[in-house]
Amino acid sequence: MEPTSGHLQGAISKNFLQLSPQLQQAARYVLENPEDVATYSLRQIAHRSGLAPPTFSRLARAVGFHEYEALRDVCRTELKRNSMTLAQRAHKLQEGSKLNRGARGTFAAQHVASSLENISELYRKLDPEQLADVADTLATAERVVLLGALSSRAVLEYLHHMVSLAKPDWIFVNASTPSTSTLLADITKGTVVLSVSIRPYIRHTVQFAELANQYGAEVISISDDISSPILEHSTHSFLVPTESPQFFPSYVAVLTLLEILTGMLVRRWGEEANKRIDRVEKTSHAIGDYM
Amino acid sequence: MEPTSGHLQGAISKNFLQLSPQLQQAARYVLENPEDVATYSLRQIAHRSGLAPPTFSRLARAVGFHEYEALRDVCRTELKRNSMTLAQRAHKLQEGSKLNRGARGTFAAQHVASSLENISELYRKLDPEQLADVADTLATAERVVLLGALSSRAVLEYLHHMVSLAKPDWIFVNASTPSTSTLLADITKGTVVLSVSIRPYIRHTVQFAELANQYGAEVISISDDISSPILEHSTHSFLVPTESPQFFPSYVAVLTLLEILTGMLVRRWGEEANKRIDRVEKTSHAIGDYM
DNA sequence: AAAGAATTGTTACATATGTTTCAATATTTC
DNA sequence: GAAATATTGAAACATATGTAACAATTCTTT
Repeated sequence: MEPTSGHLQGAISKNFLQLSPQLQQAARYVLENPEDVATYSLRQIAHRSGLAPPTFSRLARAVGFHEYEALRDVCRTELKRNSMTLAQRAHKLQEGSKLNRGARGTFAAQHVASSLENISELYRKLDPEQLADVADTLATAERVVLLGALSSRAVLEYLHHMVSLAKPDWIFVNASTPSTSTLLADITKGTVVLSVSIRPYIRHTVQFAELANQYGAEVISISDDISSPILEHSTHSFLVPTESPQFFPSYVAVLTLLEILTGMLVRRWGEEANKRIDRVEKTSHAIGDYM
Repeated sequence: MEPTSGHLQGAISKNFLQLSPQLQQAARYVLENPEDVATYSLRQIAHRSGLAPPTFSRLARAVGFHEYEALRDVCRTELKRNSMTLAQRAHKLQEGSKLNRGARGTFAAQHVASSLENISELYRKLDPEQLADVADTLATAERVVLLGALSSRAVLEYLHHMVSLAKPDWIFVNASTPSTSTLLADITKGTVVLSVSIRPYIRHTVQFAELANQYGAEVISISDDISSPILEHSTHSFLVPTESPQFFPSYVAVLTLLEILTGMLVRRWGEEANKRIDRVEKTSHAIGDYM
């Protein structure tokens, strides 16, 4: 017997054997598809399960609920609870830190908590299809331009360094580089712009994205809010949570996403990339850069 | 108008700025409460959000859906996907080794999982006393040198940028800078070296730390293992987990620690730092760098 | 300042929803 | 084997739901 899933499993399995055949079938369906029960109407559930609508009304009563809506509510909360498991850990940590000894350690704990939450939420909202699309696009692009300023520039340099182990010909653009206009001239349909734009939004970054988009380049942007001005010039976009107890936004989730992208790119490039990485590593060792 | 990609944020964020105020509010609510949208009826959503029912009908159309139900369907599938992947994650933790070639999205899930683990472990092993000591040291140092190469250099540049908002006179050292020897000559007892050295360990970084240490500077290092060669030349050190399913170590925990340090420094510098940050922000706004 | 357009809330309405009623069927009991 | 009872699905019902139509309002444009 499974101890989990609180009210649902308990309420139903307790009376299960006393239920009539049809009600048992309905009960099975509810237990096996709580997400559907939570999100679809009774009649649609009836349709999907091949049972008559009143059966579910009767089931709810039979297992002790006042009405079907009450049973549905249990499914709702269960669904929410499950999808919150990761974030919960973060919340617990934050609450725990408040009870801890005074001010010492609280600071770190809060930041750690919000970092965990940011990464969890990044993952929750991440669309695997879109991610795969973007990785494909980047992997096969004939030219990639990295676009970002200030802090964003630093994390893009991080990405650039790692990717350049596998693919040496990526281009990096500092937002305030004087050669920007030169670079823009070369931007065509084969170009892909990967940009990071986190509040405060830098005008130059957005303008570059706008122009690149007009010139037919694909613009993939990583930003922190739906109101970010770069989104309307983007062909793909990721919204990454940057919540932080400090005065500045936290980039940990951004970095996580970039690391994921890097991994996907290397996998897409396959053996050739791996060989190059090996060669770089061995050369560095031979030269004595590494210890 | 583009064909709705099936993804929530993609569909909404692209048109967000074109939406009217009320529709923006509705869009925010949908993005922030997709579980509720999936499980409750339109009218109840309207009630909870304090908006008029037709607003959500209109929102759906405005972002490219044929009807509200289509938008709701996207929320449903997103919700299902989340509870699914969490179950997968749980299974993976149990099975452990047979994770190759899983479903789509597994790649991101693994990296996210290891990132969460890394940050949690960073926090578990973090000694608040030592952290406070280091923050004190850095905050009162008459000169700070940032030391790191390759990827480590990039994350230090990130730190450098943020700290320089508050304190403009921090020095940044690229490990392969030709002026290294000049810099070394200036290193005295008042100097503090903050270094990041993650596998593969760069010889130059370690050598610089060794010399700096001999010259009487404090050396604070962030590294990933007790076998790291930089540790024996360090006065303080943090060991940060960098586990990752990719071919490279993950820097998310390193970044988290640096962000924590930044926050502590700014707090220690107090009002003066805050004022400078304000001034920088306002100037940038006035110049028109920001949007 | 006036006219026009866009936005927003209210009302109205056709449809979908959850439940009750009731007849038909299956099951039990004597 | 028949009467009594329980179970089941179809139809009926009152209510809730999503959206169109309209009116009131705000925002632009001239």
